[in-house]
Amino acid sequence: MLPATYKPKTPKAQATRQRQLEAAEELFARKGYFDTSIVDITQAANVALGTFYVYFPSKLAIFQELVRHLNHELRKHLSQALTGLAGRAEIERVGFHAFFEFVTQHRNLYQVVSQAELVDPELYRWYYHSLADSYTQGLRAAIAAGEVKPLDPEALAWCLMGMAHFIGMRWVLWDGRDVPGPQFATVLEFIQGGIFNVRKEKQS
Amino acid sequence: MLPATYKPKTPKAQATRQRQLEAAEELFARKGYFDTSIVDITQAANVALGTFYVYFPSKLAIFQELVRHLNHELRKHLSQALTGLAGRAEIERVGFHAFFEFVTQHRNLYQVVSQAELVDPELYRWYYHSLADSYTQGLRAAIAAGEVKPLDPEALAWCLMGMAHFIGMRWVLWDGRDVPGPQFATVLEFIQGGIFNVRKEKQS
DNA sequence: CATAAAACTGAATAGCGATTCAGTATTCAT
DNA sequence: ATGAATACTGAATCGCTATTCAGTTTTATG
Repeated sequence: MLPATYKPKTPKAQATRQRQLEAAEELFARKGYFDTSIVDITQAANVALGTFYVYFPSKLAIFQELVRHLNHELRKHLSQALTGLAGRAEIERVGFHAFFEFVTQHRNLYQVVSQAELVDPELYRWYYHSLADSYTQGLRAAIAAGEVKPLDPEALAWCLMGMAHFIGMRWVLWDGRDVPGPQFATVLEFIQGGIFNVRKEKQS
Repeated sequence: MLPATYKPKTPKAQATRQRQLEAAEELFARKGYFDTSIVDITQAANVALGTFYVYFPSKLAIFQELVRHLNHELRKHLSQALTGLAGRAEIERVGFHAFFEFVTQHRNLYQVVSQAELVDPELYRWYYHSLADSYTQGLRAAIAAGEVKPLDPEALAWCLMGMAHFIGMRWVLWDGRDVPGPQFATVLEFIQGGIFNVRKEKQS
């Protein structure tokens, strides 16, 4: 196994570990991975330098844990938002909304993930491939059901992830607000016309 | 003005400067900005350490020059590919093709740009905003002409850039090949249905 | 050639920062 | 209490690297 990050055996230790994760998340987001030192992290977490290595084998390890954690949280958030939904159109609409909501609520973590492209490229690829795989499966089923046009589901998944990422980056991360109504509506219209088969009219 | 990068006064000096730019491009792409030292760059360019500072005021400066250069080259490549084209649909089709072609031919440079997100966030934003502005203008005109649905042109521009980036990343950068035919066709179909107004049938 | 401008050199500076480790403090079970 | 387990400490190590600078070499010109 990897020199796995250690498992605290006490609530107190658990809290100490958690404080360092939170400090790292905030610092990595604000100053970037390479401009954040272990000392920065331990000071922000109110522990001594050496304590860091009680819980994490390396600077890279705490970074990786944050990325894996975000991946897990995002999947959870999305699957919770989507349970019980029927049509693929509804899934896309609610899914995009849930995604932007998630980015808004986890701005810091989301900024940490983007840094993986440079900090740990393999982890970055894993992050997106893992999301793309789920997405592709859902789309493939929707194509089989005749809801979605018979296009390549994997390419569609990456298109949709790219849209979501860029829109979230532009408005949520950079402008620091929710995706404004007109822009969000535009995204949905784009998707609606772009991937779905034409069905019974419902125009107003 | 910025401590602008110096202007060589001799063909020989020009070549020395160029060699360092090329070495930096290759090293940044392969090992990343932070794992590449000035010594690495000068050795790869066959010059002494001190020579670096004859031409560039800092490590960040050579990085920024590469990013600005790529931005310029990409715009040139696209505008050349698009001159003379009439319909917006054709522009998108040819534009996406030209973009993927460009990424294929400038893999290294393109990977350098992504690193700007962490190395120089402001430059990263400038890079995409500058592209988005042009894109938005073109779409706005196409909307005014009734070619494109009356959606928010800026949101459309960022959606399209996101798609292009993610498809290029997934197939060209990561798989190291051209975007395969079916995936490329899927992207075009997505765009076709998603942003264009319906016109005369032409189904096979 | 002579000599000044332009290129180039690489040792020295200066400082940072990830990781280690030998030890101290705290907690808990008995 | 007390000894063992757990948690915590921070000075010291070790290596690395951006940048400077006092000079040497090359080139261009007349």
